[in-house]
Amino acid sequence: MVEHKLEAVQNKIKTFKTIQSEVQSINKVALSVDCVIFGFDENKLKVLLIRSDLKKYQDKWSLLGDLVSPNEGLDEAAYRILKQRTGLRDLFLEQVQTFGEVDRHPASRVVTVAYCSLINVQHHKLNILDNELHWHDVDSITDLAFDHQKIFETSYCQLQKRVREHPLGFSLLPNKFSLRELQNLYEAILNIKLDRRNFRKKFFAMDFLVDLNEIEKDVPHRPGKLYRFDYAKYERSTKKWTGIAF
Amino acid sequence: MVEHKLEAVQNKIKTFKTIQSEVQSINKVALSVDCVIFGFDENKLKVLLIRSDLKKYQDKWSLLGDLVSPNEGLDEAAYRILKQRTGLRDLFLEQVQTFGEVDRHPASRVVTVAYCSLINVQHHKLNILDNELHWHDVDSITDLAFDHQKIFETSYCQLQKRVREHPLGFSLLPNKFSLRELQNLYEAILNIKLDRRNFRKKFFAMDFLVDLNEIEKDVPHRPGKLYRFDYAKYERSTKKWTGIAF
DNA sequence: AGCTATTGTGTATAAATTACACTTTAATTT
DNA sequence: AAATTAAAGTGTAATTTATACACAATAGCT
Repeated sequence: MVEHKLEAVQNKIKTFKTIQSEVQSINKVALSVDCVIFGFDENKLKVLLIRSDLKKYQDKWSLLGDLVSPNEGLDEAAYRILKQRTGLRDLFLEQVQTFGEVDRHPASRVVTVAYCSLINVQHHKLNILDNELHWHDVDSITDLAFDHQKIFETSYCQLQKRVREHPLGFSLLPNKFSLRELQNLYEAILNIKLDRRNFRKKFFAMDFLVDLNEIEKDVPHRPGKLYRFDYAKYERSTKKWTGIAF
Repeated sequence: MVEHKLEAVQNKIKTFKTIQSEVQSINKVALSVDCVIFGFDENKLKVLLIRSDLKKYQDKWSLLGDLVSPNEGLDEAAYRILKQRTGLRDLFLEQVQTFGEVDRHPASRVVTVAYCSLINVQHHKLNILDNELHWHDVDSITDLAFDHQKIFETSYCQLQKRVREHPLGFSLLPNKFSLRELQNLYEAILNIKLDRRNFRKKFFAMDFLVDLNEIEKDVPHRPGKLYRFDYAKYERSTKKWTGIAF
């Protein structure tokens, strides 16, 4: 009887071995999402970073990321991370690229999907100030943990490209903004100087700015008019958006 | 004694259970690469598809893909698939996007990284004609297996965009080509008609075409001059490539 | 009241894009 | 050998788009 039981149990072991080897042979890998979260504050383009939690990268900063759960889509995971960190709302989120070098993570094979997100710093100052979470000037970013430097650079390049093709920048601004703020934003993202008159001409020609009949407050000079971006109108405009050329 | 052995064996089972649950709890997922392989033949843009190997998608076509091995990078996996299928050589390969909907694969969670590749059909007619592997006109693609329709459409859109920004199209042509062939290619990819004189002007102005002082053979009309693309010169040209606007 | 800093505005020039038609050439047919 | 065919090769004028640039108006500050 016991012999019989033993045999049964040994069969079970075989089954488990099979399962285990199957699990391995299916070639599964760990999958994470890393978010490159851009903000705009004090006329500088910023990126949100956290102190690395790995000893190996003790003094380095890293992007905000987490493993993707088995029952969670990729976009979903990115939204979750953003929500946890910034409180979410009206944000731009876009997949950038997937990074899958075999040894990109020191502990084990982890493939990561990078997402780029644009948030309005005014609206999201909430759950940011604790832990080791900080906004950094994009032009001061060097030597991030893991391959995050490369991920950041890829995302920043893509942002520069996208922002010339579509009016995304508005996600980074408060709802009401002056044309000077808008131009500062473009100059910060693209790291170039633009002609003020031509810049205005271009944006008015696009016809997505709504004059709010309000003016700036508390500026030590002639205040500018305030505008909002007509997102609905932009969405409706079926004519292909050919781009913003500078 | 047997009791003792039994206990040991039961402990082993526990261990296996732990391993199994660990493997699951690390949230690993299966990762695949799918290649959208474009070719150009008979003045049509084509995509290489294979008959689906899943019963569920028995009569449907699917992209060429495979699981990524644990010790294999993503680009590496894409090159491997291409090599296996077409014999490789001088090809354009670029990551497009990663698709990670939880239920995109009927059997289990499989996240897939899509790659776009451009090959020269003349050079690669090799190991293609067996199995259920065929070139399809891009404008006849409907209802692919899995979410491959979406992956294909995303890749095709990206190709249309890229080809306006960089002179990629040459990867799809033979080394020697006439300007008519080049224009046919652009018209096929973008699905538009172009003015012949302006098209020529544009490409000569780019200055990446080398006149081979040869002419077409076996055409029932005045033969055109043959050119090759000066890839090295294009690479060297440090001036940012601002794009090809039509 | 005067100073300061920035807003708001228009035009002339240069560059790029578009539209468009006739002559040339090799192969094929008669 | 002459005529026919089909596409190659070529330039210019008109339009659109992008660039360069300067001065008057305004609110806040002293």
